[in-house]
Amino acid sequence: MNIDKLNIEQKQAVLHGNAPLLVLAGAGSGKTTVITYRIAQLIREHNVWPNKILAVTFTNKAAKEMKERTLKLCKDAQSQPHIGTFHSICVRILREFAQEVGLNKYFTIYDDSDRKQLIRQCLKELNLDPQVFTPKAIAHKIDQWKNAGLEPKQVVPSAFDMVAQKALNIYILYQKRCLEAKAVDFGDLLLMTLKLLKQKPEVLETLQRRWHYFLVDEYQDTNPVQYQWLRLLAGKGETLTVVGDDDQSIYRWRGADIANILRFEKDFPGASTIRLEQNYRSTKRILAAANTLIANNTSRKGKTLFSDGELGSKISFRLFPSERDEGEAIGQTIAMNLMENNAPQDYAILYRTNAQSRPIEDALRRRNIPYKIYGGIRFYDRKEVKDALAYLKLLVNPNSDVDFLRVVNVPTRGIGKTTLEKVQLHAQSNDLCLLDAARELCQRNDILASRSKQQLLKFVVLVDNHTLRAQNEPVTTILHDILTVSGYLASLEGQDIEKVERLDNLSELMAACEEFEDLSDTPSVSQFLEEAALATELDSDGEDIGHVSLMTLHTAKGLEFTTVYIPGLEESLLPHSRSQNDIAELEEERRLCYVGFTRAKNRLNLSAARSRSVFGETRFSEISRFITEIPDELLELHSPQPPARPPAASQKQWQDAEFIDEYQGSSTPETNSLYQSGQRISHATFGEGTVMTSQGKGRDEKLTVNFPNIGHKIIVARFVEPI
DNA sequence: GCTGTCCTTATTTTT
DNA sequence: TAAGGACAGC
Repeated sequence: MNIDKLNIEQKQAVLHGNAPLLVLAGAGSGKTTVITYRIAQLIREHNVWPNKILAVTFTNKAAKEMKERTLKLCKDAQSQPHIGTFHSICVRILREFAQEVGLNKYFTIYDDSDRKQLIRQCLKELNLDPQVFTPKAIAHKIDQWKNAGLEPKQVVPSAFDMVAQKALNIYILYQKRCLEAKAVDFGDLLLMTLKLLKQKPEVLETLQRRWHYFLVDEYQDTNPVQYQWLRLLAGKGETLTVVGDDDQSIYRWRGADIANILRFEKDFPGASTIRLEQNYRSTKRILAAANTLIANNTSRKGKTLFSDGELGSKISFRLFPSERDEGEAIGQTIAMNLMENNAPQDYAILYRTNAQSRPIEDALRRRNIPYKIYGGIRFYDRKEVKDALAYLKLLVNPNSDVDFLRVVNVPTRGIGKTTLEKVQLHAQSNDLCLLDAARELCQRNDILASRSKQQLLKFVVLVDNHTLRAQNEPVTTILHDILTVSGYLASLEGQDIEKVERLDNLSELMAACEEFEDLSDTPSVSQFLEEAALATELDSDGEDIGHVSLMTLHTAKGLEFTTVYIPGLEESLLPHSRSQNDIAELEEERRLCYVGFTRAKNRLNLSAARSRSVFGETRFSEISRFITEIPDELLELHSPQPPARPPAASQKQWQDAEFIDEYQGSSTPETNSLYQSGQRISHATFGEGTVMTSQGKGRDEKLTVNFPNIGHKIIVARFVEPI
């Protein structure tokens, strides 16, 4: 560990003594280095027992990286620090103290689709119309409450808000059903742990004795529950270090509260703040653009990134007639670059919404450019994988009704609606889980038809047999056997692509299972399920080679690429139309854009499309205000001559006829206009500026001009002078 | 129990 | 537009 390699601020952060510390770590400023060095410093220089240190991250990937890098620095230590995500640490705490909160240590973790299923059942039970109270909206509402730290009994809905009152009723029932099923959702993992710490002083004490030093990564993304959790554990924060970047807070909509980082010094008196502003990733021009962009936000601590590196090339901005042209152009330039022996993995295309990937994908595929889309359906969300896991979950936790319902008739074994209704009724009136209710009914002759009974019994026996074995035998064996004995694998035999694909995915699952067994010290079924429940796509690394990456701006946080494309810089997309009426949300969009800019090492290519089909209809948008916020001299505007803009009334018609004819397949500029984008002009009132677009011809020609410090103006061409 | 059809939904999704 | 899920009818 050579601390001399660090810059002054990094060193300060590493060496900081026992007082609350906020490290404002700009993008690419070596934040993980600081955290890991600080951990190593505590261990090696201050003789802190490694296992007295708790480091918390948001993603498995970050946790993994931190573990690896810490291990490298402290190979000889007798123990290792506790490093994990908020959720995984909470799972561990909850398993340890499960009975204190009405669970047992084998509780199940429900994912989003499990939750929706359960909500659907609750709606049925409460006789509520799922069209009025959509499971999605209810799930979101419940999430919001949980993120805010509110249990059902703490929610006080406004007397006038009928929807919230109904939602609360659902929340109450939902929570009851979760507890009966010995299941928790992601929100519960945090909230129940908090409740545990609040209500059981002896537990809090145990944990406070366990950990003395606390380090938190991505602090700007903490929600109120995580904040309270930290406060309880870390007390006055003498040994608390949080690292984060308020400018990269982009998860407000998931309950993250940027205020946590903004008021850190107030929350923890005596706190120091260290800014890491030296960037080791991007060129000076990219940083300058990012800096000026983010300076437009008001809710921030203030930070300006700088670099010792190259000036770099200008940031390119191109405007295209349609998203198809935009995609083609991106494909074209990447193809050209690849021909010059550049590597595909150096390129990333980052967009605001997943829907934008389509035309880009088409363009890449047409040119045989290898690409990978991140953030599609998670592997563990695939139907067949979820089915397989549901079997396992049922073996570990027979109370999990959602899992029972998921697989009781998969593959079909003749257990129909009527049978299930009887089982559910029996379960409800006798306060049993579905599996137990089914078992009971199978021992009686009065309720079930004999044929159904036979089938149901088969299922119960299948589960029971494997439940016993699951306690002693390897996960892989259990998984393989239950999929075989249940007939699941057999049901996927055949030629059609879908079946083959599903079978492939199950093979992959079994491979993942084996790998888990090889790596884990405690390879139990429940451990495997826990990893599966908390896993995300980005966690699996090693395959990030040989392809262009496509992902949303959100997904890109924390990554870096030599060349970055950000398409769709339009008002309505970035900033998104749903964020335009709220300053806080608009600022979050700007941060999102900032995150995108700062992913780029050498080249940043921005673009926009005049027209885009949204839900099947063509829509037109203006160029994003974020483009106007970038200083002119940093931008290189080389767009094909943009099309003349039609009178609003006939927009649709024009799009269909003239526009298509004139521009399809051709990027040759239309020459009747006097001005082209990129041209410098001067105006009597606004001074000098750069033409962004030109619309109309002759006396009617109108220009969109970007004036430094003034912004975007539409001006009749007759009133400007070229310079 | 399966199939076809209708209907819904479309911002972002660290766990 | 287009894809996926729910549900009705065979």
